[in-house]
Amino acid sequence: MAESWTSLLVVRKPAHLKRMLSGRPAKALAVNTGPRRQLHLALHHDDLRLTQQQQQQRVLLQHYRSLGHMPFKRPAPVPHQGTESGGESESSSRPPPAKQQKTSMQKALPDTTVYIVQAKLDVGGISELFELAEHHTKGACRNAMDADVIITAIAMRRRLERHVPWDIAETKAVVTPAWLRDSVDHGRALPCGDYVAIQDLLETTVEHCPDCNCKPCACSDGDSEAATPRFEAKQLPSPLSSPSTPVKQRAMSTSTKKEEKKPVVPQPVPEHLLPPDPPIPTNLAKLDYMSRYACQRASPLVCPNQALVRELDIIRRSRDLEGEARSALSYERAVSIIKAYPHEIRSLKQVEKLPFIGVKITGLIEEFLDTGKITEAQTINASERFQTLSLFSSIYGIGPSTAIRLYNLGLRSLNDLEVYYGVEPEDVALQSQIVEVEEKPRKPAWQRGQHKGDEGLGDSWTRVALGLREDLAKKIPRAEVEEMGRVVMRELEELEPGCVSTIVGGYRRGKMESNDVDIVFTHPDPSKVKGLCKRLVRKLHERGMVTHVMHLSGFHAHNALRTHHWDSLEKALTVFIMPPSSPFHTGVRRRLDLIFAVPDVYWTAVIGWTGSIMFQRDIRQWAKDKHGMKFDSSGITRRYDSKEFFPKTEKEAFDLLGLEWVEPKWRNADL
DNA sequence: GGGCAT
DNA sequence: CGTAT
DNA sequence: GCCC
Repeated sequence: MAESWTSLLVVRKPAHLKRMLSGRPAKALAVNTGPRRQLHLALHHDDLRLTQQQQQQRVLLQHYRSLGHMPFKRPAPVPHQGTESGGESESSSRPPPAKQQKTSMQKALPDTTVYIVQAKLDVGGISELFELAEHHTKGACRNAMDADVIITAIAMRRRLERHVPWDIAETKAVVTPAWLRDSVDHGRALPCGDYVAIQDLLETTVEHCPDCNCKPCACSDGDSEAATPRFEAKQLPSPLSSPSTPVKQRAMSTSTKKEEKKPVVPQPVPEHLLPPDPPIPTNLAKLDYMSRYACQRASPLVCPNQALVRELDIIRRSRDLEGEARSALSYERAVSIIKAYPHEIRSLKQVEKLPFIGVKITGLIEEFLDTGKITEAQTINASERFQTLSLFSSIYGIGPSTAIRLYNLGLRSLNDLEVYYGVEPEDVALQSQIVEVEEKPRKPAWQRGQHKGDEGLGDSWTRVALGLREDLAKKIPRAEVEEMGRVVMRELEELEPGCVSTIVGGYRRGKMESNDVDIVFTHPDPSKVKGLCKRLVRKLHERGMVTHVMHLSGFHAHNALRTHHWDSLEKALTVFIMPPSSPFHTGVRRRLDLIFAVPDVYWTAVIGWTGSIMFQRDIRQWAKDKHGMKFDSSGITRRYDSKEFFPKTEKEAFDLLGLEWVEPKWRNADL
């Protein structure tokens, strides 16, 4: 069963697609990299993040001003204050707050049984509540029906109904966690009306409250804390966990829910798997915008020469689509070095000394300085060929090579593609529901690809991708990215409590909108990781949240030559849809990438998946050039003796490579 | 003319 | 070749 | 396309 599930769900990319058209792989379509797939009309929403970005730029600019550009002038250390703009991106689950039991002689609620809805609570909150329940009530029960009081952080009816049937909820007092805390503090049950979790349940909550039966409303008992959940207030440094992690920013708290075993006392997550508590600031004075390595430069999300880099990026994309990967790389490097240049470029002299700006690109910049545009870029951008190739390769699974072949066949529009790939009108109508992507019955390998006749038409992979294109082209707001993280984390917590995660990708670098969501997971216990990716994907699929699995990897497909930690990464590339119970439900499907790493390689995975692409390339280049190391998201290896390194934190990985620490928000080395 | 991340 | 950063 |  489980296995057939996989083959049912996973859309395999048919190898025969590539032979579909003119079988010959034109010249050197060298190794192409990253997803150059951008819709030609993709909007840039940079304006939306101007304030944030401008702020970053100002800091950078100030810094470089203070350097005075004079090689000998030592900079006055820039008061690098937190350029933190609001939403920090770390999303690890926080450790459970150090628990402590109130030394109470007597239970505050000796006759009350509570049911704790774990959803929307983080592990810390959950363990705290279970502690309180254990020590101050009759106990926590595993079934809402058996409880007198239901405790939940959920505020919405629809959401609660996912965990407690409404008709049961109506026979209980349904209150916020603060009720339990405050009741414990006061040594008795407080009026539930003041703590009702869901407004619709106010009456029944009051009615079933185990308080002293004094009518609720007016008697506020003069406790002002009611509304404010105060986790820290109840914590003392735990003897167990290291110097108390003050749970001040419990970032993206991972709501949890699990089979309610009674003493839910999750193991504290080791400190080093969590983001550093005060975050480590970037020492901009040690970075150098002239460096040949993007990992030594500070690259903001939006730079002072954004208009110029956008022009250059058009040419870059064109080179990529045309199969000129090396040329494209040069433009990418040019864009990258300009991204880190902290001034508005007003004269050619400023760029002449920058690396990666050679004869050709200098000429283009000159034109841009003179006229405010680059004719070649404009011409490319206006050309039907470029627009069509861009459109085609915006479809998942269609890269430059396929796009060109389709173009050469005379196809020009999405409709052409749909006709070509045999998308039926009714398929399009099906889009909003969960589409089981059944793999087209495949002939055995020896029968496949013998003749070209059976390919092309009706390729299931591309058909599906075509159907998804519209949704996947939409950007994802930060808030929704975070919600996706919470939702996924909640499911994972049920599956395997105690996991840690970081939302990586552009989100972590501070982008206001993302094209997809990438999450890296680990578990303090390495033995818990194996197979987790598949299990989570299966669960999300059963719950209707994952509608497609584009790729699912276990791991052993590595080099036969000695290996160690190579089965240390599991990865799923999926399509996700927000469950209807979420306030963020829009019905728009999103690309979601899940990466599971054993703890040893968690931080290298986080670094790798945080990007940006150019930043990663240059870290790898740097590791090779300067240290003879191979760096990738599943580990760091010394080349001459294959010794492996397992940095315990993200910063340690930088240290290991002799690199200055660069915060994610300064890693935007790509456009 | 080789190298360009893995 | 296409995907991920 | 740029660097060594």
